[in-house]
Amino acid sequence: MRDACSKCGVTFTPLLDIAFWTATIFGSVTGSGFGHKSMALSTSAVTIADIARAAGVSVSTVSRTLNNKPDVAEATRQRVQAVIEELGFTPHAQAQRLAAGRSRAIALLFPDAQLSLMREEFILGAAKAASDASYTFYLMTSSITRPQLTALCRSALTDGIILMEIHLRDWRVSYLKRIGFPFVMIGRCANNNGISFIDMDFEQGIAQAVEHLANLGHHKIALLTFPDDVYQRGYGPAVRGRDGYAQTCRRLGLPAIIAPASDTQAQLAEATNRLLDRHPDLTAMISMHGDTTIAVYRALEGRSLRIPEDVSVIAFITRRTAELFTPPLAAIDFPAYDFGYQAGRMLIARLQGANAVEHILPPPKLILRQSVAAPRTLLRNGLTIS
Amino acid sequence: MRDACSKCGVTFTPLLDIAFWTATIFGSVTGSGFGHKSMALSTSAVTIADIARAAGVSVSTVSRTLNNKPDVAEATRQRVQAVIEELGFTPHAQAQRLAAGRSRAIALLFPDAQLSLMREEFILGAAKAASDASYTFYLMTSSITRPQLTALCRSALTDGIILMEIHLRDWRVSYLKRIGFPFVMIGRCANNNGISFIDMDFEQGIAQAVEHLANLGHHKIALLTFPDDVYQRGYGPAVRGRDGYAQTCRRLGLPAIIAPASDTQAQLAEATNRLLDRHPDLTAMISMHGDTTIAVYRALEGRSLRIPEDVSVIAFITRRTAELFTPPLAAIDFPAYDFGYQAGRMLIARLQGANAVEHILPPPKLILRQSVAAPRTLLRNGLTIS
DNA sequence: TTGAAAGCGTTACCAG
DNA sequence: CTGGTAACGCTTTCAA
Repeated sequence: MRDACSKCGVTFTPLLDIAFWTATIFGSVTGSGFGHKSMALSTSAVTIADIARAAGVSVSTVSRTLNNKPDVAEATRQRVQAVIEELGFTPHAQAQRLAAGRSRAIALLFPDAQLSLMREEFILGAAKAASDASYTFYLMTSSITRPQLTALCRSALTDGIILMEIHLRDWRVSYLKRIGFPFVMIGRCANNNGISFIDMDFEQGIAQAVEHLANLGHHKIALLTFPDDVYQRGYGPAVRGRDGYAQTCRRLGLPAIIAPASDTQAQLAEATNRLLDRHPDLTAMISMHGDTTIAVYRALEGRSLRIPEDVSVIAFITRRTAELFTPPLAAIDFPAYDFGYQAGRMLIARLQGANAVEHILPPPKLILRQSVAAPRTLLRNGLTIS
Repeated sequence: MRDACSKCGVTFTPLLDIAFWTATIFGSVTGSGFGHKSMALSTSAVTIADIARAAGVSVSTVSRTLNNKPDVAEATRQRVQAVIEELGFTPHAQAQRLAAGRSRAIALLFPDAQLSLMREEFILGAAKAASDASYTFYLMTSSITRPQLTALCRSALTDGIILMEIHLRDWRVSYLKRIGFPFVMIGRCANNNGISFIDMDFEQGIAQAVEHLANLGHHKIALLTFPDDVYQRGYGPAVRGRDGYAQTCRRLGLPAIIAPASDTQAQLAEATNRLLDRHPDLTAMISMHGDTTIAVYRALEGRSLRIPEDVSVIAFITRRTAELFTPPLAAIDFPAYDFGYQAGRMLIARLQGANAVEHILPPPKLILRQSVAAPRTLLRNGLTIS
């Protein structure tokens, strides 16, 4: 056993009362030893040297065959292939990567922070893009520090990086750009020269939502957005969402009512209540939060306000999540899976030599569901509300 | 540019109408060349040889320092450390892994199939376990074939594997066991000798749910479960859920009413309707499905049946999802994140030399929420229902 | 079209 | 405690 094994004394914080659950059965494991080194060796027994020997050719030739190089005689290729099949050879990716200087892997830096919207779907989308291109996919969840990012780039574990939770001025972006390490963003900076990204068009999305509500006759439309410090720090969605909202309100001659709150149910409920205390005549709310928007529903329920009869609600959210709400939540559709997929696709294209910079800013799509209606005052003219 | 780059002609199926979104800006990229090889080289400029030279020691000594080996003089260690800092050295993980014969990485095999419950949270949990132990985390999403699994094991990309969607007899399990490749399961087989797992106790969970409902006075309690072919194929949750249900019903003298349906809203809605056509006197339903259980809500709504007054509903679902339902969905809590975390933790413990086999089967916890009540007939005696 | 040999950047063994 | 050196398994010149 190596020294590193015994010494990296990682301690695991037990979640819940798992200690009680565990029925641990002591005993020996499957036949072959589980020592690290021995494991690695036993697993990857047959190498290209073995193939070469068995096929009566050199390792170079085997390597060429493996990589479909043109300069190998058809007869030779077939013989080598046959031996490969027969011996069940499969390449040692680690060695390939070291020798080739490429990893055929991409990494998604997925921040812990509570900022994000619809986070998980990004992962699956990006992973799918990787697997579609026969790339391996790394997921790194811990929020990354400057030295860690440096280490990641030099580690050669990945050929490129997908960045999320982008700020208008983002140190990660500056750094990667400076050292010339390939990356793409889900989100975008203030200046995106030479960097590919896919981002939600929050300004446009909010504009659509506000306009739609205004057309229905709503006059007091509030925005539930991120806390002030997040805005100050230049978090893209926070800045673009709030600014877009303010601008649209100005354009339409509506009051801008902004309620900052962090992305937890407790905070959102409190913000909602405060909002209604101050603005009892509020008839619509737009939430930049994701599934936590359920807290808005509950807060309204708690005040015996009905959706959409008394208050209309719109959020930025995925279809799958929006449909779990009752009434189903009208939304600026957030196609997180597709965003992840596109980001992965762009990055890999770049790694494969494409030199076009892609800026993808899909036109936001407002999906109307039953959480939106004309305000009550108008309805009263035509309809009877209990 | 390598041949592989130009030849692996991957085609990307465009999602949605992204072609229209794209505002592609052609032009050159950041300063440094984006060619693969040159990239790798420029990124990882300084090696331990450079450190050795600058510090006036051998590479072995640098390596020892790096790995915190005991056999290096304190003075030397400090000098080497200083040089490392100064030159900003960071190890080339690829090379480390090849030389060490270990990857310090784990992989989660995440099936595409639609069988799964609460899938995404598993990923984040497992990824967290990896990052807590300074392991890298691979996510592989494509459903894996036999040769692909072989390739993965031999690739040396990962030291161990987390398997999901386990069947009672699972070829992946047999294979990995046979070749002695380290792995753990989220789920379990019929025979789990020598294999660590964490699994939901579906029998117990269902038993709890049925008993609770029976105690409330429900007599006709249906189970919405997986399709027959999934059951036949021996998918763990399908088999254990259905069998556990049947057994509990027998024990309590209740009729077993089983409605198979695949995990889509359409199928579930149809199954619910069929169920109610045949059993108009049904007063409770237990769903083995996850967020798609919303279709049950909608189907009941469509028949003007109220939850929980007319029909009680219980599902296997995560807290976060259950709370989005209205009324909030009572559930056998599915702590998917914790399951992922525990699986990762167990696997890494094993890789680090622990030789205890862990079988974790947490006692299921029924979390009551407003989707459950006594059946109407009983309520009538005491309460007035509109 | 093929083979020999020099890496790729580390680790780990073996002398000293 | 330290240095030399052989791996690790593969890719990639360079000659033949």
